[in-house]
Amino acid sequence: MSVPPREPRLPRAFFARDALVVARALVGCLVVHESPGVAARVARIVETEAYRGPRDLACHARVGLTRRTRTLLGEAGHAYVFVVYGMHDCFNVTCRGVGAGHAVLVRAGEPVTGLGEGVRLDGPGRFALAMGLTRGLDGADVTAPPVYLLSRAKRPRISVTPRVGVAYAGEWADRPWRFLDARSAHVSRPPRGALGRG
DNA sequence: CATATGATTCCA
DNA sequence: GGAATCATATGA
Repeated sequence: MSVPPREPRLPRAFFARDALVVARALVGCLVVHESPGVAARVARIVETEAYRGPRDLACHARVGLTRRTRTLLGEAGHAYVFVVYGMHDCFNVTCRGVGAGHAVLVRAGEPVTGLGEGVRLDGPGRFALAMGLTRGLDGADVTAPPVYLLSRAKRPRISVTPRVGVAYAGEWADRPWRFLDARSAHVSRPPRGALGRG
């Protein structure tokens, strides 16, 4: 059994920065989800992507303020959880500040505690599912329970590639805004034909 | 109200 | 390579 993590909790100021900065800084950090009746689920982030507001045509904020983007356009440090392809939840954390529309998508992690050894967290859908981060948590403050993040103990080796699954966004799809722990075996396997290397 | 599409995953 | 499957955005 693992020892409970003792790293400090990430404060709102951590998230109140450009998503590009936050996305890189989150690789290696821990996500904690405490829910009643089960052990706290803890995962180490090994892959993120930055989404940078209305001008970023791959970012949901491009459509302006709607019910879906209400959280995305709100205060930094909140969970932005949405459903994609009618079946998968994606867990993001809002960044920068009100109206910015910045967020970091957590695309993969590796199990730390409360998840079991064989559990796969590679891919945004699998990460959200295993961690129990469903749409009911959309808008939740991630600086306090039940969902919060912990600082990383050591700075990981980072690889950078373009974002996955955003080919529709034209030249914005080519921006190198995906960050991976270069030494982790738990990063997602990009769709066939996608650009990028580990 | 009707339609198109997607920050994915699984199967053949 | 292609299906599954539906919330969301957009246009009639």
